[in-house]
Formats: sequence, C-alpha cells, structure tokens
Amino acid sequence: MSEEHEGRSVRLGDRVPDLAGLQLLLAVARLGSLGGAARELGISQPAASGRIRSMERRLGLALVDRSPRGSRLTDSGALVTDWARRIVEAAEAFDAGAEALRGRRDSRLRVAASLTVAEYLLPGWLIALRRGRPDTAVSLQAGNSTMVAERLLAHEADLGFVEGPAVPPGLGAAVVAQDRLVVVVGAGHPWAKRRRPVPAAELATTGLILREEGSGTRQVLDAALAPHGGLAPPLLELASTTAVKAAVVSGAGPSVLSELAVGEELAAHRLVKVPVEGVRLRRDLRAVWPTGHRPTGPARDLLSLTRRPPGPGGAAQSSGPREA
Amino acid sequence: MSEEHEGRSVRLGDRVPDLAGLQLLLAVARLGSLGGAARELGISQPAASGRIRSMERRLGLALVDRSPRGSRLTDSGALVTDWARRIVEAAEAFDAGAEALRGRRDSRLRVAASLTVAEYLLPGWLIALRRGRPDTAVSLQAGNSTMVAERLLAHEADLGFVEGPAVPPGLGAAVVAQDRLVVVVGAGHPWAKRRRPVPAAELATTGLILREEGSGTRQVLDAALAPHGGLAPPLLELASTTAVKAAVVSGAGPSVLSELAVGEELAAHRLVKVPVEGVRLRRDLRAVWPTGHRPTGPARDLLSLTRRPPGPGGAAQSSGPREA
DNA sequence: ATGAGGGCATAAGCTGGGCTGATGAGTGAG
DNA sequence: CTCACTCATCAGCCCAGCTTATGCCCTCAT
Repeated sequence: MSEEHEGRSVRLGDRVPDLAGLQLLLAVARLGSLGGAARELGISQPAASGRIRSMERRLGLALVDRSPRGSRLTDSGALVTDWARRIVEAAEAFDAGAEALRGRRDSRLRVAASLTVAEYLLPGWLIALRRGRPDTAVSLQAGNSTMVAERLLAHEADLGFVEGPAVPPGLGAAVVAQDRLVVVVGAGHPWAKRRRPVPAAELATTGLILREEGSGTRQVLDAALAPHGGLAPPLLELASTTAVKAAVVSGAGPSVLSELAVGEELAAHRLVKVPVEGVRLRRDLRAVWPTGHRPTGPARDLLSLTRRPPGPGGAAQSSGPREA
Repeated sequence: MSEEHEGRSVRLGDRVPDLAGLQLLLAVARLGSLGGAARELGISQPAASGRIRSMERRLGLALVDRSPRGSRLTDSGALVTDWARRIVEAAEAFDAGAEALRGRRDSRLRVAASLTVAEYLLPGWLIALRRGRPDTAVSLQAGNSTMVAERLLAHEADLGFVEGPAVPPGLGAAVVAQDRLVVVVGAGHPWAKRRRPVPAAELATTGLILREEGSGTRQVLDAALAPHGGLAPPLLELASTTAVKAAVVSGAGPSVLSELAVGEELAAHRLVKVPVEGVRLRRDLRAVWPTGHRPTGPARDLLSLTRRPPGPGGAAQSSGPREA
C-alpha cells in the first residue's frame, strides 16, 4: 500500500495566471473593457492588454472578445472567470487573515480565537467586517481555550472565540456556530454505499484514521463514544488534518472530521459522509468576552456578523447572547 | 441606496504571495526543510530560502522557524499555510478545468457538460481523475442540455452532464448529484431570524432578487411556484449570479440560489439560509450517454467518481445507473 | 575529537517578464 | 468630420527572482 504519494503534482504557477492577472480578468468581466479594468487596477491600458493576451497564450484559450467598443468574455472565458473567482476569494480570505495576524497589539479590535475558528470562519467574517467598516484594524491571536481566556481577562483581547463543551470561568458567551463532526470514508469504501446509519457501538469498535491525541476533534469524539465503550485503537495516527483527509480519500479507512474541513471534498464526492446514530458529534463554537464587559464598538460589529440563526432543535442555549 | 460598490478593494497581488510561493510554503510544511522543498519544486535551495524570506517580509509575519537541522512552521505559519492551501486547491481546480477546456477534440475522454456542472463540480472530479488515472486527457465542452445531447448523439462527446427535470430523448441517464436551491437573505434581513419556515405562498408573493429570465435556476423556481400562483415580479434582475449574491449580502432582499453557489457564503454567515415549506426546490444533475452506449473506459472511470450515495428519500430514481 | 553531511544564509551576476509612454487604427455618436 | 472611445503595437527600461559558489552551524558517526 503506497499511500505516501502526497507529492504535489506540477508547478501550478506555470499554468495558472498570477493573482493580479486573475483580478484583471474579473475586472474585465465586470466592466466590459480592458482599458476600464486597467484604470481600476491602476495600470496602463497596454499592460492590461498584454497581460490578458499572455494569459490567453499560456492557457491556450481565447478568454476575451475584443471589439472596438469594448470587450466581452468568450464562453470559455466566462467559465475560466468563474474558476478564477474562487481563487481570488480564497486569496482575499488569506489576505484578511494575514493582515489580522500581523495586526499590532494596539489595533482597535483584538481577537483571540481557537484554531478551528481562526482557520475556517474568521477570515470570512473579517472580509465582511472590512466591507462594512473598512477602517477597523483587527489583530488576531490564535490559541487554545485557556489562552483565549487569559487574553480576555488580562484585557489584551476584546473578543474571543472558543470551541468545546465548556465556557472558561469568568467569561460570557454566545454560540455563534456549531462544528459538526462527520464520519467520512473514501468513495470506494464499503460504508460509502451504506444507507442505514452506523450505530455508535459499531463506530466505537472500528479502527479510524485520526489525528494524534490532543486534537480538539479527537477529544470530542472520545467524549461522545465514552458511553459506548470508548474509542477503538486508531487504524492510523497522523499529524495533520490534511494528511488524515488524504489517507481517507485514498481509501485507507474511515475517519471523523469537522464538517468545516471536508466541505469541499464532500461536494466533489471525493469523500462520502456516513450517517451515524446514537451519538451526538458536534461541538459548539462560542464567542466569549469577560463577564460584564458586553462587547461594544468594533467587537460588537464583529459579533453581529457571526450571529447565526438558531439551529433547529438547538433550544438549549439562549437565543440571544447571554451572560454566563 | 448605493449598492453598486462592487469595486475590488486593493490589488491582492501586492500582499498575497504568488502561487509558486504558496506551493513552496506547503512543501516546506510537508517536508520540514527548505532545501527539500526546493528539490521537490525543482529550484535551488537559495531560491527557496529567498522566496520564503520575501514572503515573510511582505506579510510581516515569521512563517518558518529555521534551524540547522530543518525548518518548521511557526504558529502564524501554520495558520497562513492552512489559508494558503485553500488558494492552491482553488488553483488546482482552475488548472484542471482550463486543461479540459483547452483539450483537443481527440482527447481520450470528451465531456459535454451543463454550466452548473462545469462550473462547480467537474473541476473537482477532474482532479480526482487525474490522481487515479494521471494520463487521461479530458476535453470539456460546456453548453445547455440541447447542446450536450447533440454532441453525444453525434459521437462528438463520450459523456455528458445535464441539469433540469427532463432527460433529452435518446439518452441514458443516472443522477449524480442534486442541486438544491435555497432561499437566502443577508444577515440583517428580517427573515434571517425566522424560525418557522416560509410557506410557499408567501415566497411566491415576495419580490426576489433574481437573474434574468432564462437562467436555469429561475426556471426551476418558476415551475416550483407555479401551483402557488407563480413568481411575483422580481425586486431586482441582475445579469450574473455573482451580482445577485452581492446584492443579497448587502441586504437588498431575498433570493433563491443554488446551494453550490452559496456554500462559502453560508459557512461564513454572510448569507443566511431561510427554511421554506410546501415547495420542492431542487433539480437533478444527471450524467447522460447515448442509449445503449453504456460508458466504458475513461468515461466509466469519471462516472464512477461522480456516483453519490443515494440521498435519503430519493427513491424515485433507480439506485444504479439505468437506461432511460 | 574530528570529519562528513545536511541545513541554511549570503553574495554576485544574469535574464526576462511586465511595466510605461507614445503612437496608430477601427468604430460609432454627434 | 471630428471627437471620444476602444484596442494593438513598439521601444525601452527596470527589478524580482533565478543560479552558482561559498561559508557557517549543528549533529552524528567514526
């Protein structure tokens, strides 16, 4: 079984245009003119023209129909532009995240967040915040729940996000999202065709592909399966979520992963979700703040972006933010 | 109401490293060594070292801890690398799609696909196909159902994908996915807090933000609401899904969009899904082939990648591929 | 202890992709 | 007819990033 072939295929940079080129293409699509797009991006018209041309040459595709009164995307160009938009959106999330990570301690909004939130949710919120309040400087510190609590109580952070069952003492909290864990297998695995849910007891006795002891996901899984005899010895223990996903995709066995981590793989059917019954595999993601210090100003702005509609059946928590 | 501020913020290329840099970072993360990553990417060690350094300078973040016996990611670096991975994955999808689009007519596998499939699903399938069968040359033609049927019947395509309620005559079909349409509103909209489902009749009388007449999504919506008095005059009619999303996010009103198109926005709570009752807003996405010409070879490989587990309650269609 | 080997940094020199600015040509409106 | 808009082409420049060569640091095995 040779499943360590994770070597990245070819250099993408040779075939995929750079971000500036993709942004230029999006601008052309939106404005209907090379010159207009050039103006928007602050470059000269010949630069835009040449750049699009070189993208077309590299891709071997006609992207834009030029005419003396403007430019429109070709059919191929429209499709390519849609794919390009996904790259640019991911780049925007990267940029927003990096800016927050770099943010100085004297930012107007200092956020301390657990890893899951920082990795998957916060960049999107920051983009939204940037649109609504363009000049809110945000700084981000990522760490575990203990660290988040420390920062908040020492007034070194204005708003925190934690994951897991317990709210650290001294903090008020509101659930902003739920991280659902799902059982996944590769498309070729027997469970992939399974219609009837896997009982918790069976899951507990099945060898899984997991991250090492100590990861948040694994803790939830441990707790959830404790009443069913606890977790069986893992089939494989890997160091990163990425490695786990790769192993599962290649059919090495089932795993339990955050829905946030496998959204794309599920959509593309690279992974298959297996229904499970008799066990509640989810954990709350909460915004937290020092008791009594109800978030105001920028912190309140961000918090309001994260508010999600109350999930069906999730009446345990209060419907509005409530002090703990 | 100033809702035409869709102007792209800043040039991302200035702050987000280029794809080669991001791939290099991923390789360093995976291999634990600058030199090793350099070797994998076919560049010299000083090039890798300098490149990482320049990324760190540009981002204002320490990404890598160098030591005389290797390099490990810093905490910031780990987070940045996670965000970088999303960009690279989007770039891989772009690359796979572009390669298929460019594919010559004499490719071993000629695919004709409807726009929704080509845009959202096919790139992922192609990536998976590339991993499993690295030297299958795929060509892609995107168009509507009629065009897909024509290509297949003229033997100019080996496998097709269509969306919508009807299978074109002369074709065998298998459902490979469902495109669920969801009612969405911006986070500030009154419906965002709504717990009780919106009845179909109310949806039918509400002004929505939609694409122009003729779009696939709108046809489904039209048909689904016909028994409830038909669609009310749209609040706003826009030319692209992107424009519709932007308007909805900015709170202009509700819309009905493909779940495939709004996955990211839902995850980040930029959009909120509104439950609806009394109307079935979904359409099947089907693989199709000329009756009797059951897919074989590369077409069969691709088809098997697209097979999804039978959805709960979806017993109407056969569970295996079946001739129409 | 000492040399080999792997890891990283620095320096010098080259190359080319991509930019600007000027210019020309096609099209449609007034 | 002329203006205003579009895009293409050309010449020249610049700098980001590459390679090769070298040196330092650390560890491990002899």
